[in-house]
Amino acid sequence: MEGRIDRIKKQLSGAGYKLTPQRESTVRVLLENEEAHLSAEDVFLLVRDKSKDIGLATVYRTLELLNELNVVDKIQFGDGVSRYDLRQEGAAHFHHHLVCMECGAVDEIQEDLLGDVEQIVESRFNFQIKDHRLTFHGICHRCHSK
Amino acid sequence: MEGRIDRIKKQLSGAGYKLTPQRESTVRVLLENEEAHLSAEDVFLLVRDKSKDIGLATVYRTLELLNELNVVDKIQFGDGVSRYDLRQEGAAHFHHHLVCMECGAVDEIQEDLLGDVEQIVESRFNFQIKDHRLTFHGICHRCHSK
DNA sequence: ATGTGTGCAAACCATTTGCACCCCG
DNA sequence: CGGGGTGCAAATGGTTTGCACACAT
Repeated sequence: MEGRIDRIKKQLSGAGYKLTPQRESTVRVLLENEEAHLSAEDVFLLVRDKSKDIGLATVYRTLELLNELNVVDKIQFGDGVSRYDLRQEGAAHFHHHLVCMECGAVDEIQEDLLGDVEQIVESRFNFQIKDHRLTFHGICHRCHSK
Repeated sequence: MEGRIDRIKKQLSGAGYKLTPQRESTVRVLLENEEAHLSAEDVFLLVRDKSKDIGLATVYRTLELLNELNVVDKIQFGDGVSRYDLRQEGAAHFHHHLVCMECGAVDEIQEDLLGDVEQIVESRFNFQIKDHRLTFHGICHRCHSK
């Protein structure tokens, strides 16, 4: 975990930014809550809980910055809030999501299932793919077995 | 086109709603601008242009209603506005999008490329898929050839 | 009459921004 | 000192809502 912080610190300084205490707290909360799909406010409250002083605006600015550096991915599931996911170490592509229409749970799929599909899209539409977003909506295994 | 309006009218009345003049104008604008990925405000202005009286709130309410009836799909590309796409006749699934990071254009892919992937997801994760969203971000063929 | 639908304006709420202040080099 | 970074509060902007009125059954 410290290693990941270090790497992020390098990415920041490489781009001319510092890892301030607020930024570090924000990153730590993201690390401690991977796969949680936190909103900016979620992050804000979690940092607050550890009795660290931080402003909501700073959280937004930090998340925005991390998004630009491709440290986090900003996603929207359609509920009006943006959520932020730490990008996996060395992941070439964004992972996928399974959103349950019943209980609202969001599960992740780390494997890249789109290799073949991307081949088709690149050649057939002459579109150079940089990234993708894939979300399935349906009934999760928990609700399904009820 | 009249046929599609008729069908939508039936869907509305089946659910206990009427095809009012405002709702019809809204649907016509969507039909005349398929693949345009209009925002609520876009629809509002286009209906206005035809000198039809309509309020922005009505447009929102209509689009919301059509979304619930699965007549339109509500999508967000991350620019802060919701866009509304008429669902294809008889399409079991939502079509895919190619968003150009250079010029911002949004192209559509009607073919369903996810058959195999869905098989995998359903069996491996025991997730019952109802719908999906797939968007590729990259450089479109127009910008690519510049 | 009963209820659905509409327009307007106000309210809402996530996000952004202006600005004064702070800290570090 | 100078510039990035922060906090607060105010502004922004898309979307929703309250309410009075209109229209059809």
